[in-house]
Amino acid sequence: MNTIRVVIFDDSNSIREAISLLIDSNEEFVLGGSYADATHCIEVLEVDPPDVVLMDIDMPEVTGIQAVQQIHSHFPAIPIIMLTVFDHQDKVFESLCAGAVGYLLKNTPPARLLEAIREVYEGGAPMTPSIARKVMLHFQRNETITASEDYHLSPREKEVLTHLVNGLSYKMVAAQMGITYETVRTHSKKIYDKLHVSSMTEAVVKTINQRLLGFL
Amino acid sequence: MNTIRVVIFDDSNSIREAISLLIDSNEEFVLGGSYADATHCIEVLEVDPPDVVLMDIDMPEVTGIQAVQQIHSHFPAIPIIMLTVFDHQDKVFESLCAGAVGYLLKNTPPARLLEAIREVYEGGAPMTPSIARKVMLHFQRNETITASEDYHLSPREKEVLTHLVNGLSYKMVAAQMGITYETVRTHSKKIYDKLHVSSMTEAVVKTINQRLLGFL
DNA sequence: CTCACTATCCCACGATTGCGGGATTGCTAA
DNA sequence: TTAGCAATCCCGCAATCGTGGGATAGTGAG
Repeated sequence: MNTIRVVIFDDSNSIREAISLLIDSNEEFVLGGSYADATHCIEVLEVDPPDVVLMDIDMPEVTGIQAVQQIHSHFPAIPIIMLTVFDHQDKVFESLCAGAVGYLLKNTPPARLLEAIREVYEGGAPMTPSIARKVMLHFQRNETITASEDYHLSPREKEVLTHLVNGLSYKMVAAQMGITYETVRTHSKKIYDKLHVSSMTEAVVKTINQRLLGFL
Repeated sequence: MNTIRVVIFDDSNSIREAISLLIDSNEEFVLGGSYADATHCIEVLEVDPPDVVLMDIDMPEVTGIQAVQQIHSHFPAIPIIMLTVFDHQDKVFESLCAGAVGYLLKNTPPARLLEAIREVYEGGAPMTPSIARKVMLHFQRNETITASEDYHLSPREKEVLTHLVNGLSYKMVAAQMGITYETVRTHSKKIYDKLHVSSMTEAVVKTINQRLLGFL
């Protein structure tokens, strides 16, 4: 089994030391460096890229999220685990969007932390259960709306709407569908009627936001 | 500690029996029922709502995903764990959007399955590592687009665009912002220029899809 | 002090869209 | 069979939108 090189960014000395000790105490892991701030994270990682990065989310100078963005864009292959004391919703998603693959609270037991490092190294995405649930809910957010509201568009109307959502004009839709301009107008009228809107833009926005056409 | 009532939907007799045994063998859990198809899942659950539902994703008649939708809309409080042999990307996200909070492969070891049931019951979202990574990547893939393309809209232009995305017409935007109709037109012209589009609809679609305004 | 940029306003022309009709065909369920 | 619905086509009118001009004023960098 390969040893896993780990680099830490955290402004708390005690936490840095604790994790350093934890990592050095286990043959499976090697500490590739530990830093109190992420200002030169790119230069640091360039010298000797680690297998996994542990990143504190709250740091002075360069925040953990900014650091993640930089690291992820320079070294997309290096997985990053965020560490935090709070599981504030916004920070979670900012981090994930920035490129982090794991998100752990700092009260995570040491054994679980090591397990998490192993997990990202092997292509997983460790999260505390509460974080995982937040992520899941993110997918469901509009589902109730979508399910409850049914505008029962006809198949043909959905087809027209799809083209409109793709930014086509009536003319272009007509050409695309092999029907007349007038027919497209008629379909559109009914679509606007059914969606309770009065412009193409409103229809498109509603369609996308409520995922009326299933894709995305 | 409360016992956790579990209901199973799975068309495979052997799996149903295996899980039934597993659940009954542990005092912490109680089997609330096991069914080979989900055709009457709502009626079944209405009689005596369980704490957790295990749902096979591939079933005849009513698919697991359809069942999840029904259950989730009737009993939003009951957490559902999907079980599957394959971790095909599409099915994962369909399930999550439909309302499942956990997603496990069927080769999950029994101990982990029980742990997962406990986890959803306590507000977590258990997933196999490979699934978790897929979910994470979903958040990241759009970020690169957003970061790479910068149309450097002026603050005022962004403001106008925001209103357009909300479905307002030029007139309404003018009223809303306390400026002239003509000014809105001018701003729009520049916006379309910068976004390389030639209609309000295209601009709105591009704005939403590439998350140019940060929200959502 | 220019130069560039932003924000504001104005006009005119043509294209597109929204809305109000009306009409024919074909299919299906009552 | 009759009624309803989806899909197709047509017309006209008013409103809105897209485009190409032009104009003024403030701000900040050089």
